[in-house]
This record gives sequence, structure tokens and C-alpha cells, in this order.
Amino acid sequence: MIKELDTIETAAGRMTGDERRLQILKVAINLFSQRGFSGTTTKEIARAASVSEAMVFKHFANKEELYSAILDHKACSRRFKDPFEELVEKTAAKDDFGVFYTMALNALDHHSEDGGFLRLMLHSALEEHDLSRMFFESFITDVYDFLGNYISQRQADGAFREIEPKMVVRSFIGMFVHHSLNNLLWDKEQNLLKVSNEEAAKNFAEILLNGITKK
Amino acid sequence: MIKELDTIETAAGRMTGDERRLQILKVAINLFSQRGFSGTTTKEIARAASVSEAMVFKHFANKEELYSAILDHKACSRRFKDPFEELVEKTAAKDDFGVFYTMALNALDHHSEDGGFLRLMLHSALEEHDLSRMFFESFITDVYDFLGNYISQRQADGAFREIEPKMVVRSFIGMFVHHSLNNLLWDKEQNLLKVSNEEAAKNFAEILLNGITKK
DNA sequence: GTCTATAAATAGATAGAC
DNA sequence: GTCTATCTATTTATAGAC
Repeated sequence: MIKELDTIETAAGRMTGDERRLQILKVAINLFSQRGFSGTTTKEIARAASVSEAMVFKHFANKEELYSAILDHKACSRRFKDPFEELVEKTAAKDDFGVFYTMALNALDHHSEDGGFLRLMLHSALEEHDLSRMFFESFITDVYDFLGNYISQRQADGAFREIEPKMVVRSFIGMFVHHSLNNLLWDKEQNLLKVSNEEAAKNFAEILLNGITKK
Repeated sequence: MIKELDTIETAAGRMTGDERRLQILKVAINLFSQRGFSGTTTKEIARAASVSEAMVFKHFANKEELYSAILDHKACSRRFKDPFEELVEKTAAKDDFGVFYTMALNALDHHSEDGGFLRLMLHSALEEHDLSRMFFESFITDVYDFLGNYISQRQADGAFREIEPKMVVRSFIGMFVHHSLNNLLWDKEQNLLKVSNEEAAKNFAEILLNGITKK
């Protein structure tokens, strides 16, 4: 097994192949998320990893492959699957507020902790790279299915009004994704809207829930 | 006055300085919106405009200036101010649905017509370029003020529940911006959600309105 | 595993002729 | 206004020594 690298990222000296490879990859992810693919040079990556450019090309055949390697790494890290586990019980209990609140808060927290992730996805989507496409296919569609099914079920229960479930999901995801995007891209300087993730999730869940609940 | 260029963009032959300058700019906007700043080469721009690279640098001192020139061009084109005019009467009449529906539909239509605009803003925001910052400061803040004030007023009327108005605005903008983003970046291939702008705007407006209306 | 040196290609930008 | 030719710096990528 590969050692956790967070502790040695700044350390100098010789590493094993796998260690060095992972370290370069992490550094690259960081830079790609900030500047995108074409905005990042292999020289910068090498410098940030404190190795020579030759080392970068020793571990990754070319720049493209380095970018693609992010996919495998992110896929292995189980983060894509995380949120669902916490949601199943809420849906089973038909805890409507709990479902929407938990989903929003999970996402908001994730985005806050790892702002690089959103940037990476955006860059990748604009560049029409596989990274974003895979994320979409493997995760977003699951979310639409999961939440969409729950909404259908609650409509059948007579609890929710009759609206196309996918439109409801899109509305809701739009709220918190757009909020994270704003936090990431503009709010830092603009200070337009400063609010905790809990408060935001609560507001989003309430608005959406009131918006679709049968009176 | 400068002639409209759409008709001569593909025509060969000699142009006046202003014509050529505008043509190169339009071609550049198109490419920058697709590939971003660092992803676009001056050679590509020249080629797409059917001129030599030297011509590009004749009209724009360097690549940066070419990118910045987009700002002046977009600022002159009045599109940033458009949506408000149609909204004033709706707000005056306290036509709640009309306000939200009109705003959403306007935005959705604009995004559909000019997908390049969204891409340009996203690239610019990720690159932390002035283009996106200016757009944010000159337009987004106005929208937040305009809609936020309306919501405050309707809360005072006792029509809307007491929620932070800016959070409501963010929720609503999130719905349709995220929808446009999905249309632009993924839905083309994914076909996850195919719906007319009118239908989408109606759904978004209804959900939000029910979500904030006092029962 | 790591480096220095360097090749090969491409990028941004300029000179000068017409 | 437009081009060809050219220059310089940068970028990706490789070779070979340690």
C-alpha cells in the first residue's frame, strides 16, 4: 500500500516510484484546477513538486496522460459515492426536509473543503475533457435517479405536487451548486452574500420543499 | 458608424481598419469562449479571420489586449441592461409570477441564443480575468438589488415569508443559470433533461414562488 | 530515482516590403 | 491594409550520466 502523502509533500529527498508519482499527480491536480490544462505548464508542475521536468515525464508519458491520470485517482478515492449512504435512511423515513437538507449540506461542505474540485470540473467541462464527462455519467445521473425516484414516490403518496421530478432535481441542485460556484468565483472579493453552509442548506431545502409540497 | 460585419465575415479582400479590427475581435471572442485565453493561439485567431498573424498584432498590441478589448465591445453592446426594462412593469403591478417567469425566461433565452457568452464568462471567471469581474460588478449586483428589493417589498406587504432576500435571489438565479450551464456543457450528449425554455422558466418560477409565498 | 543538457515544436511578437 | 520572413522565448519531451 502507498503511504499517505500529505505528510511528505514538502519533504525533500528520494522517494519510491509510487510515492513520487502520487506526489506529482497531487501537485498537478492542484495546478490544473487553478489554471486549467493549457494554462498549466509541465515546468510549473515540476517546480511545484520540487523535481525536474524529466521526472514528470518519467512518471507520465506526456501531459495529456498526467491529466487523464486524475480520473483514475479521483475514481479510486471513494468521494463520488459518499453522499448517498447518509441519505438512504432519510428517504426511508420519508423525512422530506432531512433528505433535501442533507443533500445540500453535504454538497456545500464538500465544495467548501475542496474548492479545487469544482474548479477542476469546470475547467474540464469547458475543455470537454473526459474527466468531467465521467463525473457526470457516474455521479450526476445517479443523483438525478435517486432524488428523482424519491420525488416520484412522494408524489404518488400525494405529498408533493405534480411536477416533472427531473425539473425539481435540477432546480434544487442548481441552488446549491450555483451557491458554491459563487462562493468560489466571486463572493470572496464581492462579499455579496456571506452565510454558513448550514444556513444556506436550510434556506434551500425550505424554499424547495415549500415550493413542491401540496397544500 | 461601422458597418454590421456579420455579412462580410467570410468575405475575402481588403477591409477598412475598423472593419478588420472588429472582425478579428469577433473571431477572437468566439475562439476564447470555446477554448479560453491560454487555450487559444494567435495563429488560430489569424487563421479563423483569414488574415496573417501580423494583422492581428497590427490591430491589437498583444494577446492580452485582444482579450481585454472584448470588455469594451460587450459593454457597448447594450445586452447587459436589456432584461430590466421588461421587468419594471411586472414589479409595479406586483405580478409575482410575471416577475420571476420573465426574469428566468429572459436569461434562458439569452443563454440559448448566445452559448458563447456563458462559456466566455466561465473561462474568464476561472482565469480570474477582469471580463467576468466587470460583468459581475456591473450586472449581477444590479440583479440582486433589483430582485432583492422587490422581495423585501413583498415581504413588507405580507405576501412573502421572511427569508433573507439575497438567499431567495441566489436560489432563483441558481435554478436557471445551472439549467443553462447543464444545457451548454452536458445535456447535448446526455439528453438527461430536454425541455423548452418556457416550460423550464414556468417550473422554476412556480417552485420558487410557492417556496416563498405565505400560506 | 534524479539530474543536466538539449532537441523539436510551437507560441507570441516584430521588421520591412508591397 | 496586408503579407512573408524572421526572431525570441517558452513548452513539451528526450538522452544520457550518476
